Amino acid sequence: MARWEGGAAARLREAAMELYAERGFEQTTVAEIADRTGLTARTFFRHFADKREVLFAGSEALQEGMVTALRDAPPSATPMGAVGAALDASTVFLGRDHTHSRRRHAIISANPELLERELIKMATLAAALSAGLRERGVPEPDASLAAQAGIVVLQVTFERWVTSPAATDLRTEMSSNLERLQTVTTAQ
Amino acid sequence: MARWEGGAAARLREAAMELYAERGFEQTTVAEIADRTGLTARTFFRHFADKREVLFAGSEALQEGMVTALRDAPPSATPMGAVGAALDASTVFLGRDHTHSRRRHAIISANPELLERELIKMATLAAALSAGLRERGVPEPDASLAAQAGIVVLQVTFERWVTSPAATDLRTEMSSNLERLQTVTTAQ
DNA sequence: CTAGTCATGTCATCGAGTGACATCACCCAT
DNA sequence: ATGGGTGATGTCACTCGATGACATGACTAG
Repeated sequence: MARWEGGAAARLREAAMELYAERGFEQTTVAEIADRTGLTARTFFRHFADKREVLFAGSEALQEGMVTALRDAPPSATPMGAVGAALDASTVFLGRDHTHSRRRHAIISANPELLERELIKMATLAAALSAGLRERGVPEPDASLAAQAGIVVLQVTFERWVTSPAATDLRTEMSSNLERLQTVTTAQ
Repeated sequence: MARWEGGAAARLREAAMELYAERGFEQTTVAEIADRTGLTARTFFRHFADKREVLFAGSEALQEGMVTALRDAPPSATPMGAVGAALDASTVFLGRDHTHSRRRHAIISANPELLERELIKMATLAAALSAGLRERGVPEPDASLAAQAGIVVLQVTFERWVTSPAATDLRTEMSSNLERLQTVTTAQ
């Protein structure tokens, strides 16, 4: 089965990343991706819902990690405190491989379709955090506002981290921007 | 030319809204939309970039209105103050027709593809506001944070307004939620 | 050894989206 | 009025993403 170690999904993912980077997302057909792995286009769609999804592998793990951190935050923590814990947890998933993140970001930001997919992943994440906050007793609209504010910090921080040539410490950037959001929104 | 008053784009838009509402977005083909207006599928794509875009007509006007309001805010205004002005301006565009907004929201929220498109419209809007803030001399990452925080308020407020059966006053809800974001983020 | 299961291949098909070219109405300058 | 743009639409052909139905071949459990 594991004739070429790694599994069909992993091989397809790598082939797709290469081709998307080489000639762009739109200019790459699913058949080409499949060919490069010796598989069929039909098989590609058995492993990935669509051509875009191949770039969004770790998103479930990220979400689970963040929701767990949010849930495990001390009951005394404020809504934003709990969200801060989730953001801190996110850095473990996002901050691993700076160069890989840069490659991936280059591909995604070059294509509106992929940006759309990225945004809906973030929206799903925000919804999960919001649900987690409501479980902690936070009422609406506060839960949604806090959760989405957290995602904003995540996005802005990650964007800046990934576009900076050197790999700074994502974790400190994250908490720094969380504080920054507070001062920005407070200054009326 | 205006044989059936309204213009081809408007007629196509109406037909699409009807069909999307009747049988759902995915279950509607572009050919069906075109048939209902007596036009061709090819013509549909001459008026709309794709099947989704037909639901996002006023987005340029909304963006322009908000950016103008942001730009016209007094120079003494804080970043969030200017964003608040933009949010206030947005209610004029968004708060017009509650029942139409409800119909549109029902269609969009029932389909992930349409949600993706909605999200990228919001992201574009956030980018425009951020650019407007930078023109006002606001540095990064504050500009992005303030702009995106404003979009969060817009989304949460509009979502709640459009899912509430009665048409409350969007403008007061908007400013109320803007204050609420401040208290939520401040409480550490 | 056999039955069942899982991954993949093969085939057929639909629908979105696009390029190329034809047509028709309308408007304007001569 | 007439002939030549110009713009909107139709027609045709095609690519590609995505999915359903069915076949096959390998590997596993009994």
